[in-house]
Amino acid sequence: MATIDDVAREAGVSISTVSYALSGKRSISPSTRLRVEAAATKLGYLPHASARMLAANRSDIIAVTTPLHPDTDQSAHMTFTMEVTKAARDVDYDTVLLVHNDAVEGMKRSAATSLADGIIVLDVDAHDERAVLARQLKCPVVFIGIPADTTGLVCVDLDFEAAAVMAIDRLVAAGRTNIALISHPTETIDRESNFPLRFLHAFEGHAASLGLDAITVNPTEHRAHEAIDAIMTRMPNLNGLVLNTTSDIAGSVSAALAEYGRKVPTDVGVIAAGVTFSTHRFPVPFDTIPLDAHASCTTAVAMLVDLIENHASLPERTLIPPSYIEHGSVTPATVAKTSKAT
Amino acid sequence: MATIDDVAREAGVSISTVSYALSGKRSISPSTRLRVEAAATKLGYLPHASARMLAANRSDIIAVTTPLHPDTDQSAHMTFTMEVTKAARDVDYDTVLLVHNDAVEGMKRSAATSLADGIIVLDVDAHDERAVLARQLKCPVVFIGIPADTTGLVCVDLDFEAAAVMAIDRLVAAGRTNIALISHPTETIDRESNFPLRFLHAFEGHAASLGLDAITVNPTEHRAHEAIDAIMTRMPNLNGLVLNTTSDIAGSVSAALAEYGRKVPTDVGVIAAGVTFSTHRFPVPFDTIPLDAHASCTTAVAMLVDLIENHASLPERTLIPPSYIEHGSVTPATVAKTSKAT
DNA sequence: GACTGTTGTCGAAGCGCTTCGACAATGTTG
DNA sequence: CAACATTGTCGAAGCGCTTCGACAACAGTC
Repeated sequence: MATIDDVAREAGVSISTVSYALSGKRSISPSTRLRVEAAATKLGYLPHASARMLAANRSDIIAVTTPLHPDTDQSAHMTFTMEVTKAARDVDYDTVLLVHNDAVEGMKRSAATSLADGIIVLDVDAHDERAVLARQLKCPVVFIGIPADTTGLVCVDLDFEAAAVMAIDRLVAAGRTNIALISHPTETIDRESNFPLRFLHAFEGHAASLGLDAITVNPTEHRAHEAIDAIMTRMPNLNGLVLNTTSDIAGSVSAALAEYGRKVPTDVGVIAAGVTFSTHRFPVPFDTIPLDAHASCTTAVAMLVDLIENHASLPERTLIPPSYIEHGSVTPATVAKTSKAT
Repeated sequence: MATIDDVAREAGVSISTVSYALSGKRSISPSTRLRVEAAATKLGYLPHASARMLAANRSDIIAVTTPLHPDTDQSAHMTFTMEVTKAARDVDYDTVLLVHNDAVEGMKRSAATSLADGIIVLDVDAHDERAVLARQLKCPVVFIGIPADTTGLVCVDLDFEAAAVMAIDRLVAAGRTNIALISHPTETIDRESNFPLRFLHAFEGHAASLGLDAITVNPTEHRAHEAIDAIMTRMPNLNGLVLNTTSDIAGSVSAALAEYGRKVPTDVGVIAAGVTFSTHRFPVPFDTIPLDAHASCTTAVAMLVDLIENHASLPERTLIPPSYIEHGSVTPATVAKTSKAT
């Protein structure tokens, strides 16, 4: 409730001196700065947000659009939203939330009213309407996720293509060449949420280039059994499995394989790739190539701030290299697994 | 980018007339209002957020503090955060997110800088430090959740006590009197997250008052098997089960019961109570007494706005009556279940 | 010691809006 | 038709801050 005038009076200086002393935007003698700081602390002074925004012509607020599709993975979104918020606070920005039925209108509004200095877009579809809008807004926008057409946009995401390649290469290196991918549920694919498609295409492409016999399934259920049934029918000698799917499905893979008498990792090596959840609570934890929300969000916020403060010109796509976390779910395939070695 | 001056010029009136015409705070002749509205639309005018905030001395922003404990149920929090945001937008407020490591500092800051007009507190512990802070802040605060001491606060939540009573009464009405409760994991209880405690105490109290033999378990795992083991050991004739627990645990209840040859609902009637998740994806969906995020958040936001705009004086506790959703998981107990009736 | 920097401080001009008081221009009342 | 309300509009005063230009005061320079 104390204003800059109170601080100025207390410190015996003018309000502009207070402003400069506190912001450091002009040199102020140490003695004066100390007096001003003491006065500010004593009075519990914090600049009035809207007054600062109006005068400085910046709000220090980032808007976050987080659509909620029916098939949205709530906890993944919470993770991303929170990571954006934390990353923003670390660089002294606050975040406002824009909900979906409101996503386009909200983006327009927060840009037009100067509520936000910039916008972060989450859960990007291949043909996202927010991409069209972003191109016409003068307000900086960063996408976490990659739409089909990135022209004129700034996008950050895990390198799903590299993650798919890494997953296959790991399995192959372990001598596991009968490989299947359980991808995301059909409803997510149908919506053209883009990252499952990117992963899937890279998976198929890399498998083909290695001459592998690899198959892919998109479940319709929220458990793995149906997908495993489909895989075991077509590939009874399965020995490597890649999961780029939901937590519920991944969590029931071990049980579904058990119904065929297959164990992880002895019979089937499993890698969860491009997923936000941790598998440490699963009956058997899986090696994971994580979709690291922290890395994506920190990068995205840093880029957005660069755009806001420096009008930087940034690449359309920034891909975060995948990393591999071992949990022992991929062991070398033994040639005759069922008969014990000497 | 158009300012109120541009609109005033376009409409041939003064800026105060524009302001009144658009806000409706003073009567303006229909012809003038129409002209102003046309001009505003033509120029795409929206008032500059911080200018409006500064002049009107209100930000139309609500802060939401959503702590993230290690055991936090991410998707429940996302649901609440989103519901608050939607409810706020419906009454023309935006929401800023305050993350936890920052919760107290963030509340102070958003109040002191007038960033937010009011604060919503989520995930309330029995002895929440934010309650102490709320009492000394002049900024209106509404809690979604009930701390141990509500003196001087405004709190909204599901009536967990009534929900526990309702769950027991339903089972008893179905002739099921050998009842157990699977509560939340010990780590959540240890943190003194308050609603599991409220449910648990009400459950035990009501069971005792009915003279029922009811038992309670707090799991340590993220699946039901351990809890079911404990229950079946102590109460082999179990025929009613109440779940006030996590989605993972509730989701594995049917499987855990199956290991004892018990089926839902024939052998054991099951009710999920005070939970945010839906059981419709479970192998057997359960009757549910939902913790309705929409209802809680809408009520909380309405009360907060009442506090902000009317300085209303509101009750310390507003309890939302529980509702019961049937999915067929509680059928009348037959006396001799295993032997078929004539 | 007259010249040109620095450095530290101040005053004042806004930022774009809301809102108060004033006041014509009407309408209403006895 | 005077006296009094009511209605519609305007001008101006801020809201609390940032930031620009001005300018003393003091240092270096040749």
